[in-house]
Amino acid sequence: MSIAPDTKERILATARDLFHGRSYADVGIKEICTLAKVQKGSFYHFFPSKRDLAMAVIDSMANEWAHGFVAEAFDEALPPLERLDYMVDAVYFWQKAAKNIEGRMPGCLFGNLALEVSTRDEVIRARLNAIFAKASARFHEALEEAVENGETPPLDTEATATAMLAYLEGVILLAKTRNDPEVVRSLGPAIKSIRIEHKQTN
Amino acid sequence: MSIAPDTKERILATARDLFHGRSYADVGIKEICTLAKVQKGSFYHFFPSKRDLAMAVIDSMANEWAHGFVAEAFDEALPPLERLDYMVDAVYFWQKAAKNIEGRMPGCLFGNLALEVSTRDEVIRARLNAIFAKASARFHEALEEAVENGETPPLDTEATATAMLAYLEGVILLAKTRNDPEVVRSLGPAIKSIRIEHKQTN
DNA sequence: GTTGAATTTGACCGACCGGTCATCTTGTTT
DNA sequence: AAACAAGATGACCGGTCGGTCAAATTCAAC
Repeated sequence: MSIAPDTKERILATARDLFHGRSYADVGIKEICTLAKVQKGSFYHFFPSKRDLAMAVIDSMANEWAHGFVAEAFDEALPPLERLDYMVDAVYFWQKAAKNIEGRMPGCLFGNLALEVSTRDEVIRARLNAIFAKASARFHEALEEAVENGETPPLDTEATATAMLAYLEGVILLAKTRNDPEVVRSLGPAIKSIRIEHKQTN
Repeated sequence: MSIAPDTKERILATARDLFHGRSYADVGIKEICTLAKVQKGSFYHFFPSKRDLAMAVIDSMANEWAHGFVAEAFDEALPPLERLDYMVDAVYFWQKAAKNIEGRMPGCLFGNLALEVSTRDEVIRARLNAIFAKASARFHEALEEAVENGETPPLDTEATATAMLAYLEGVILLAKTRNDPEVVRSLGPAIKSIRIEHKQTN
């Protein structure tokens, strides 16, 4: 990470920052190349198209997420419900740091892309959907454990997990619209209050 | 609505549909003009810029909302907590209808625009923020009433109202990413489970 | 019927978009 | 050192973008 990493990595990292900080459509290949100090032809040597770049960026971010603070937050050593707070905290500090640097809250790359391009690109939409499904699965695990431990009365853990993810994305959306990370801190913890009861099976 | 409404109205309605169905950046002035059967010069006679058009579209949609199903949902004749269900239902049917026509779930225009352009345009961001604030206020009224009526134990109505709005936006985001309005129906009703307690004042 | 404003027309602009390509340099293998 | 592939270069492409404008047309008021 010190001096001149792989060209491909440099493109990827630059694109990730720009897409996250602005939007997919707003960032051109030329700008990415300039920032990443790469020639345009070189860019197309590594990525067939802008769209493929977007996919790579998504995967890259999903990986960093999964092995980064998501792994920390959903550490099995933590009590299940504390993991939710940890996750909220992580989002808060991340967004706050980003705002301090860029001046604006970037929000969630996946949420941003989902709303921007999922009506135009089925493949990207599907990929983002898969990432959300994985995220939801982490919540699900935590909830299952919480129910087992008796930390929480029984509930529809799967539906509730998805609802919690939705809530988190919604909170980030609102915080970004206010350009104020504090929204995450004040609203985030209420994620634990969300409950969807089991469907009646009688 | 029968034959050839005002040129300005035609532009507005077309732009609203296109922006909502796709995205701001994805829709060009040319396309709007073609669909609205208006010449480009005429367009710029009514709107100084694409950005001003966006503002007008936002206001137009906000108005239609406020006087449409939002007014219905938050009708004072309804029991406060039922208004939340009404709102969720309205979103569900609207999104479902839109998907049946266009094939894709458009989501919430305000949420879409917020994530797409709020990092780039302060004025639009502020306007969207104001609209969210107004929406939150409707939730707030309902919650206040619910507490008064004893339908709900006391809670921080203002924070909870905002949290509920966030949840609704989040649910719509997830539903759009899945391209499945049913998500709104299955997750939506849990909006009533969200609670933020009063801050300790002792 | 004349005047002046509102509206419409469509050609036109420079900038920028994503993407291509022939050519050159560099690194690896034998 | 020969040979070949991988990577880098930067000029170039057609198309589209948001936006402009002078001229033509329509409309309303007097």
